Amino acid sequence: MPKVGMEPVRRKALVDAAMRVIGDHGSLTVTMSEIAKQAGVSPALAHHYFGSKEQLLIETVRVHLQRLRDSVVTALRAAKTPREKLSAVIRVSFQADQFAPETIAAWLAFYAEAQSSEETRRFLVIYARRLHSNLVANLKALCRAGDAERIAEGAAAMIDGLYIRQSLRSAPISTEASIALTEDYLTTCLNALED
Amino acid sequence: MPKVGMEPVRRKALVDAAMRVIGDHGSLTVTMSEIAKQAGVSPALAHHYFGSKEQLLIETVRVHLQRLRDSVVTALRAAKTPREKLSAVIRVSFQADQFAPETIAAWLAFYAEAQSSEETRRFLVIYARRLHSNLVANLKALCRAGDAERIAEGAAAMIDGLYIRQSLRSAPISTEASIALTEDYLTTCLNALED
DNA sequence: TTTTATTGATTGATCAGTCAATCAAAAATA
DNA sequence: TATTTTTGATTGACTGATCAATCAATAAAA
Repeated sequence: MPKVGMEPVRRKALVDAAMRVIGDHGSLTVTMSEIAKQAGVSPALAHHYFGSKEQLLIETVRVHLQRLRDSVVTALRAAKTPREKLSAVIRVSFQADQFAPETIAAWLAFYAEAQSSEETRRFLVIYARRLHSNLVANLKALCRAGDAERIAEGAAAMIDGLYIRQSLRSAPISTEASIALTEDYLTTCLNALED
Repeated sequence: MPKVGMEPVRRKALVDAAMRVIGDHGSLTVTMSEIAKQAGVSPALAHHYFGSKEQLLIETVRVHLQRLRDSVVTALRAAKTPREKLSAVIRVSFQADQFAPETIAAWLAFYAEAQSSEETRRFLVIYARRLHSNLVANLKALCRAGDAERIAEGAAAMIDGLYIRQSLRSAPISTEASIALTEDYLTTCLNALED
């Protein structure tokens, strides 16, 4: 079996497996055995490639955020006007794979982990800043800087809040309803400023 | 040392200790030893009174939510008009002890735990429902039922979102700013309906 | 004496991490 | 081409640490 060049394949498989296990489990207290089993390799191999469980989990967060970032970049490129770009950011935040229960569970676990892992915290701060600055940049084309900051804070909080409420799976809100609610917030705020 | 009637004293001490340890630690992966030590008793005693770690943690969530509930009830009683009651609900959500970093860390840990503990999930669902219905009930006095539902969803999401963003401790938002942002959301939404 | 409070010592399970050994492809050499 | 050597991939078995949970023993009140 042993072919050369397995490293990237295994690393990806293990990171994907970690995401799945974390999502199912709904927590970062997962074992290397579970992850390795899910990836179809031995626990020892996971250690061989990642050195430690912590490193594997950190890499998992990193990859996850990278993918989200890519989606955002793509969506922003497709949108023309500032208003369209705002909608694009919102839409990506709630797109199917992001809003799936397992993904939400994983996000929540990452946020909790950030309390004790400085590196995880750093990644999430970067995500939060990026979301914020994407919103502010486009809002500034539509209103004054001060208002843009305030509205962006509100919109970002609403997006994150819709996530966390979704995680409880009580009275789940549909993707469309979540998008509508956030869009509505933006529209209402912007309209209010024009009067 | 052994006096009679220590049970309620110890239970309270252990639950308080659990809150503190969870808050410091920023996660529910705390040991019975840590909690017991913080409460100044032996780990064995914690087991004696709670039977298991899980039960102690569940009781901790319960007590925590109970306290929040009490604050809300008190604040609601003091407020007269529906609009004042809405402000009261918002104010309590962000009041000093609720918005302290350790408290937020604990909340986050509870949300994460809810993914795997049915009982924890149930408690948090009750909290979410209560927040929602408090908002809806008072909004209905100010606008139509459909709008009340929608605005309540948005406000609740914004409150939770401000919490989770606070947990990252990057660009922390002050209590006053958080209250202002949520108040502003309500006011803007209600004004928009009147036009 | 009986009951309640309390603990130290212990057990059993779980896991992260290590290590020596194996296997097969690739590279070097004859 | 055939043979040997090297190297990457992989694992089973093991270790050490941690921790929840148990229990028998002790001490003080009732």
